[in-house]
Amino acid sequence: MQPEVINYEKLYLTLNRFVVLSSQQQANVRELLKYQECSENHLLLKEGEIANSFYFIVEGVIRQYYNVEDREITERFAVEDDFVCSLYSFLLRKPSRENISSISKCKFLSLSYEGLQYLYDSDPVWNKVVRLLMEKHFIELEERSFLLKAQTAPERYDDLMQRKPDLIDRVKLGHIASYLGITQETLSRVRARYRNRQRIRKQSSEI
Amino acid sequence: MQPEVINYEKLYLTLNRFVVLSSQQQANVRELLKYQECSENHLLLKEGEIANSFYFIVEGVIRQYYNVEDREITERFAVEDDFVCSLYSFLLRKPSRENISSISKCKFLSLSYEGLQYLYDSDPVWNKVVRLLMEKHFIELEERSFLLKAQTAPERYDDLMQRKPDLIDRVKLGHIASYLGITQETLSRVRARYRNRQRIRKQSSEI
DNA sequence: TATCAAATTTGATTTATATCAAAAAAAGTC
DNA sequence: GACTTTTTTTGATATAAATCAAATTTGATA
Repeated sequence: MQPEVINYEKLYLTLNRFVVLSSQQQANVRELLKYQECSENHLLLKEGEIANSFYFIVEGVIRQYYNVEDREITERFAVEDDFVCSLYSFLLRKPSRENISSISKCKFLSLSYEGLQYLYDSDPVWNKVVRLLMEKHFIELEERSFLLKAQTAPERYDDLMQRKPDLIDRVKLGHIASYLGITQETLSRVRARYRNRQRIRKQSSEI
Repeated sequence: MQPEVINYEKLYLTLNRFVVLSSQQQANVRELLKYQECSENHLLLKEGEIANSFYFIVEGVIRQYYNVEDREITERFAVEDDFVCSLYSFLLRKPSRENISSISKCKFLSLSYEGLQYLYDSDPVWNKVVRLLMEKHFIELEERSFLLKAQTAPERYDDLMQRKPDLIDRVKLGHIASYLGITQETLSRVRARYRNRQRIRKQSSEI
């Protein structure tokens, strides 16, 4: 089987939304990137390990989660065009407390810690790129942790359905429940009520 | 009354923990900083406004909070040497959904949005400084939102007591409760149990 | 398509926390 | 130091969600 031609365009398009990169700068990252694939349920990072890769997802769904006592807490889902990394571990060079795992077959590009440091040293533009990336990341996290405090379980489910309706089909229920901060059983009940509301709404609009 | 001599040293010390700045670079920020004071219960930013200042706290305690329905959700407390900003509003140039208010008499230095853009344009070091600042900020937020999901109310209180024991004396109970994601009544009860445990521990160690 | 395993839903019960209301304590103020 | 206001605590009850357990449904595989 021929090795697939690696498609860097998705990454460049994503990075260009932050900073317009010259072709030389694009070539500089490309040198440092490693293309990887994995199947479903592959652990990219296990708690206790020090994260050494910053990933860009070309294809697939990834989950970041913590093990707490006997349950899992899903911190984030990431899909195509998202960046994934255990930042705590990667930045502080300490053992990770979270796991990163593939939910589907995945293709991604990875940049090592050393690779990133090399970029920082070689061209100040990378500080800007990562600054902007971090800012976006921060705002997303803030948004999420706000919703978790401000909303009830059904509201959080509604909100997720509005914003990422496709996630429900790509991720199993237990993971979504732990992402929303509730148990699977509760989410299942919330969903049942949600479906009823949808049905009633549909019926009354058909009269 | 003579204007107080403005003490920039606290800021420089804090920034130097990220990047060592030349005296020229230090002078460059100083030019752009505005020294401000305010009394207790002063609103530095009101929801609906666009945040135009990035603050460094020289003295005092600041609270960032959301109004949700009829209650308040405290997002963060900031004290001396911390930076404060409604990043969502400041970065996206959109109306803020959070409020920033002083809990005590405060002294701070503020940098305007335009001032920061000027710094970015004048010297790439500022991209690095803010990148590192954002990274630290992100990790703190992640930590906090993890604890909120992983722990029960008493555990969260214990944890806060461990990490910021002085906060309890500087901030009123209702604010801490909303920071921990519980009601004031629940926190009061949690505290009562906590005090009992401490007392019992003390007694048995005295035998 | 029959069989098995995994995922989801439903049911009964328990538990932690919210809510509402009032009392007690602490902090200002005249 | 008495009086008022604010903050915290305590009590009784209600409620949302967790837990434990079982029943369905869905999906994969032979």
